[in-house]
Amino acid sequence: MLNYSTSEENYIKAIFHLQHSDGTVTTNELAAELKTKPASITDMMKKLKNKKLVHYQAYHGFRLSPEGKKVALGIVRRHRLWEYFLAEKLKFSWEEVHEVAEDLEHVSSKKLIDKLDEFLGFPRFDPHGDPIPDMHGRIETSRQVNLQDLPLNRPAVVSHVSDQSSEMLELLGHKKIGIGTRLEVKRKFSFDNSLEIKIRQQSPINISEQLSKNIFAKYDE
Amino acid sequence: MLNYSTSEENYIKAIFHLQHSDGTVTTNELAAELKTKPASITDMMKKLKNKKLVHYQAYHGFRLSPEGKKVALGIVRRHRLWEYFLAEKLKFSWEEVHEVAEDLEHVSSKKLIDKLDEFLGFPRFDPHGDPIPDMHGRIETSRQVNLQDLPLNRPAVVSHVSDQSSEMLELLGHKKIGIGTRLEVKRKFSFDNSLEIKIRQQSPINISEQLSKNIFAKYDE
DNA sequence: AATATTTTTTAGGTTTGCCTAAAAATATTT
DNA sequence: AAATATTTTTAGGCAAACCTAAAAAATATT
Repeated sequence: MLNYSTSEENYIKAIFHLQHSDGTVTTNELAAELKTKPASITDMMKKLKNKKLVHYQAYHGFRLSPEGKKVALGIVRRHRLWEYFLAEKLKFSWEEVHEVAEDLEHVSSKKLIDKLDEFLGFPRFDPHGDPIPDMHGRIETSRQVNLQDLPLNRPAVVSHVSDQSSEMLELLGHKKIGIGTRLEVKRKFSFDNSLEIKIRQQSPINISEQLSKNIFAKYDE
Repeated sequence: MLNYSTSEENYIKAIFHLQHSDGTVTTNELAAELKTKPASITDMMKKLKNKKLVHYQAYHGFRLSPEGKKVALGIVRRHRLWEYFLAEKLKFSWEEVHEVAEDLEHVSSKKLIDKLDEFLGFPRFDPHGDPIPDMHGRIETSRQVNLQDLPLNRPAVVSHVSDQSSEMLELLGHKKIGIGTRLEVKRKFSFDNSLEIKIRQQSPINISEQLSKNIFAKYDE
C-alpha cells in the first residue's frame, strides 16, 4: 500500500463517511464536509482518479474504488484506535478524542498501528461505539449496546430485550417500544439513572433504570 | 505558543541539535542534516527570522532566539516522550523508535503530550538515555549509566567507579581508565557479557562483565 | 421545450517548501 | 595583498493544495 498525503487522506476519509447507499458523493457535499471550495474538490478528484482511488467522471459525482476503500478503512482504523487509546489510556473524555485523533491518524507506520492495536488488546469498538477495522480491513457490524450506554442524541434501533416476562412486555407495549423501534436518548438523570428518550416524532418519554437495563440497541446510520 | 509547520519544526529541531558551544549553526551544516540544498536553508532562515525564532544575519550563520529555544524544547519533549512510549509500552526496539517518533512529534496538542507524560509516569530519560524536558521546558543534565547499558558507539565519559578496592584500581590503572576518560562501547558479546571499548585513538580493548558493572559514565555531546 | 437555477468545472492566481544556476560574500592560499 | 576556493545568497522555476471569478453542464421550473 502506497503512502498518501494528509490532504489526500482527508478527502478519501470524507468520501468514505459521506457515501450514500450507492456509494456516490457529490462535489458540494464534499466541499461542505472538508470546508473547502468546490473548485478544490474537482482538483483533488482528478488527482485521486489518476491514482485509481476513486471512480470519477466530470459532472457525474464520484465513489471510492476498491483500492480507495482499502485506504479509507486503513485511515478509519488508525483514527479509531487512537480514539480508543486517548479515552482508555490517557483518560480523555469522549468529546475530546476526535480532534486529537484527526492528527494522529495521519501517522501511517503500519507497525505502529498494529502494535498499538495489540497494546490496547485488539478492541473492536471505539469510545463512540463505532467498529474498528482489523489489520486486514475487516469491520464488525454494529454491536448491541445497553440503553444506559448509548451516547446522547445517537440514533439507535432496539435490537434485543433481555427480560421477556409479561410484566416487562406489558410496560414495553404501553411505551410503544419493540424490536426495531428507532430512538435517541436525549438526557440522562444521574439521580436515579432514568433516561429521557425520543421515539420518532413523539414527545420525549421517561424510562426507569430498571427498564432501560433490559433494553439493547444497535447504532443506526 | 503559536503553531508551526512540520518543516519549520524540523528546521528548529535541527538547529537545536547542531548548535555549537556558542549556539551558532551554518547553512551547509543544516543543509546536510536536513538533506536539503543550502538555498532552501536560506529561504527558511528568512522566514524564521521574521517569526523571531532565530537570530540571523546574511552570511553570518544563525542561532535560536529564546523563543526558538522554547519551541525546540517542546519538540524534543514530544519526540522523546513518544520514543519512551514506543519502547516501553509498544515494545519497539531502541533502534526503531526514532523514525516513528519523527512523525508523532509533530502532533502538537499540548494536552495530549501532558497526558501522555502523566500516563508514562513522568519519565526523565528516553530509551537512548537522553533527558526529556518537562512541561515547562526544564531538562535534566545527563545521568549516569552503567557501561553495560551504554548503546553502541555512543561517546560517553567515565563519571563514577563503584568498587574502590586496590585490585580494582590496579586493573583500571592498567587499562588507563579513570574518571573523565572518554570512551565508546563498540561491541557487546552476549556469551560472557564482555565489552569491546574504544578509548581515544587507541585500538579497542576488552573489558569483563565484572569490571564493566562497576563503571558508570555520562553521555558526551 | 425554453428559460432559469444550481452544480460543477476551467482558467488563472497565491503560498509553502523545495529546486538549479548564477552571483556575491567570505575564507584560504600563495 | 592578490588569487583562488568555499560558502552563502539571490533569482527564477516547479508542484501541491488552496483560492476567486467566469464558463459550461446538469437540473428544475414554468
